[in-house]
Amino acid sequence: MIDDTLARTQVVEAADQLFYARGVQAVGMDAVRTAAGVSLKRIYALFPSKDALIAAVLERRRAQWNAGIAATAERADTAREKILAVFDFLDGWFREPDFNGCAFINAYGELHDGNPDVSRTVREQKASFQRYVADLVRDAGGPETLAAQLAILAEGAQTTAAIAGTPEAAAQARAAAEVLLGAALD
Amino acid sequence: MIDDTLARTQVVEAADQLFYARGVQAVGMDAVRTAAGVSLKRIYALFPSKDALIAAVLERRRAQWNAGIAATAERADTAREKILAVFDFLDGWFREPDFNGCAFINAYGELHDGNPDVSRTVREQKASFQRYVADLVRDAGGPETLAAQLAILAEGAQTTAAIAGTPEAAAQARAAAEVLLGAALD
DNA sequence: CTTGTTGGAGAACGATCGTTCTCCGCTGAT
DNA sequence: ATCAGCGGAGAACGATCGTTCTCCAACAAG
Repeated sequence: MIDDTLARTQVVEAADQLFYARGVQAVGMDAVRTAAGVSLKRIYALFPSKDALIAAVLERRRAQWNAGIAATAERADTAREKILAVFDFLDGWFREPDFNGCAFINAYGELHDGNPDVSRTVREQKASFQRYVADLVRDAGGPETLAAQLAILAEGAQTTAAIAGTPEAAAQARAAAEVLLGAALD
Repeated sequence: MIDDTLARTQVVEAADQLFYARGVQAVGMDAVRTAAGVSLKRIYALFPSKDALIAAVLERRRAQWNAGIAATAERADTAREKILAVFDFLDGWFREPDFNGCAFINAYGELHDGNPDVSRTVREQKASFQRYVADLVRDAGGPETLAAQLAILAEGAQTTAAIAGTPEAAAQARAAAEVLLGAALD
């Protein structure tokens, strides 16, 4: 048998792809098993329930988002450039062929009522991003109010790009962010 | 028996409330029947399938959104004020106790894969709003690029308010819109 | 080789889904 | 009073869900 850690990774990756493409409720555990190549018995030994698997998938998305943001920020020097780099990161993401909006927003809309863990996780993820932006705004010498405005732009770009099916919202939001930064930092 | 039109309205209203609160897939037709007080037989005489009922619910949401935006715009004089009035409309909406994000975004995230009609309807609704904003921007004498930026702000405010569970994103987005308008219209 | 243990494939279970069907009581014409 | 036809309540149907169970091949220890 394959290693527990490897099996976990395969299951979470397969579930992530399926959940993201089709929605969580539309994907049965049988489809996860087929895609992951791991037996149902093994899946239920690794995750006590589908809800636990959903939580693991969201945790994986969280780590990926944080890593992507951090990698993009590394290539920028100033706090102001790091803020704008967020929108460059979004631009690259929107151009991926299977881009389908923010997985957290999708999961929240679908599951918030019956799954409090999902609501809490999504809320925490968004709050964490807002803290990240707020720290950069503080470093750049901008006012407190600017951070929330930039986060709203990033959020709106994600849903706009997902529904329109085109990536241009990233550049539009970036241009708006430049105006807001220019006005706040004179 | 009650009037066909009345029965239709009751079914669509009940389905809208349930779908919006719990998600579409989590609501069975039995729950719709109980909430609407209309027999299953009758529901299926009025709507050939659940998908048709979903389409009717989204159409109702579209009409409500357009009416709400139009009513708020009526109380504003200039094009610039009509643009900002959109965010006042959002503010009032976010404060409603059962506010739960944009029903179109929620439906898209949940159903886009298996229901092309939903995707098309949601895309058309968002495109229609962008045209509305673009018309106002043109009337105000602003550049083409401004409309998309304002629409992204409105979009982001909706998901941010939904996930945070607080209405302040409306005021934050409005403040950002004022900056963008100020910079564009000098 | 025999035995005991493990994990994989997938059948089975009870619940619930969307949809259809059966039954029955009501109404209105004769 | 009788009968035809309509609509309501909800049982029934086949499919599918999340989850558990059965069965058997493969392998390690003696």
